[in-house]
Amino acid sequence: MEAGAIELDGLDGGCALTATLESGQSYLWTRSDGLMYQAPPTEQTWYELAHEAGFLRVRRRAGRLEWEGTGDPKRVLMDRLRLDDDLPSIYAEFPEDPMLQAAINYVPGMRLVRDPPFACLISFICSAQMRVERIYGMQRALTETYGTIVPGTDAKAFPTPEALAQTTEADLRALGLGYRAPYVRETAAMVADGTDPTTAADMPYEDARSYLTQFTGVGEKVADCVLLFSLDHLEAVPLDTWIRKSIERVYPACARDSYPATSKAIRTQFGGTYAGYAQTYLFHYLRTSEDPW
DNA sequence: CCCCAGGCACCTC
DNA sequence: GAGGTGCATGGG
Repeated sequence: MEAGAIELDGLDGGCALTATLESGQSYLWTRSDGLMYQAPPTEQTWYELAHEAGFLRVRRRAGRLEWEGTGDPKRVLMDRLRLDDDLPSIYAEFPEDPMLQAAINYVPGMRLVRDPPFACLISFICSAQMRVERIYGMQRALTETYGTIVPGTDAKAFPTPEALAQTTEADLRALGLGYRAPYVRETAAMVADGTDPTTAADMPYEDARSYLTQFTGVGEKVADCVLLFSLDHLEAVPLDTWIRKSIERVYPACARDSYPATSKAIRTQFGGTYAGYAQTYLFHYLRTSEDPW
């Protein structure tokens, strides 16, 4: 096992770890105290990730980011938490905007995640009409039941497309997925048969969004989530219920009669290139703050 | 009992 | 393409 620590200056140690991993972006991490989405962590609490090539755990302690694990853990850490993103430069692209500024001040240093495409796709198919805490529970259930054992550990990584393709709709309904069960199974089968969501990473943004909607259970909103949280399309702005409400109240000029048109308007409003970062700060702020706008 | 949750598939027109 | 409807499940 390797171990180390990263010094990160400014912006809440350069990585608001709890906000990044408990803001409904990734559903693949667990906590050593088992209290994900239930209670704040302490300096002893590890965030843990089992993946196909090993495991990684990380915690923020004494102003540093401590990590340990197997399977090139530092590289995985940098990749999954986008630690190479230059946050001050990203903030500088945002408009002068009181609500957006309040959202950044709420969790300065929060980062986007970079999840593997298949796991991200399934996670957000499950997100339809569902609270963040329950989406998390579904992904835990899928992993515990159909996941892959990480060699040398008792931890399980998110299931492969093949593993989920071999389930039945009834199997997945038994895990509480409800009407999302057939969507998950069919999309897993499509990926197992060779339709690769990663292809969208190299396409122009709007083409990429359209491409992802070929998967069952994936509409424009879920496609935007996968583009933003997995495929490096940082301009993607998922138009969920929270963001739609804020558009009505704060950016009424951006409201249009279709998803693509509203998307384009709000992406422009949020400065284009990193509009998805702005969306994610707003989402977390609106969803969890005691007194949002 | 009601309503709602990081929407989507399917059906009309 | 735009607009309505049904959909599983758990929590307030």
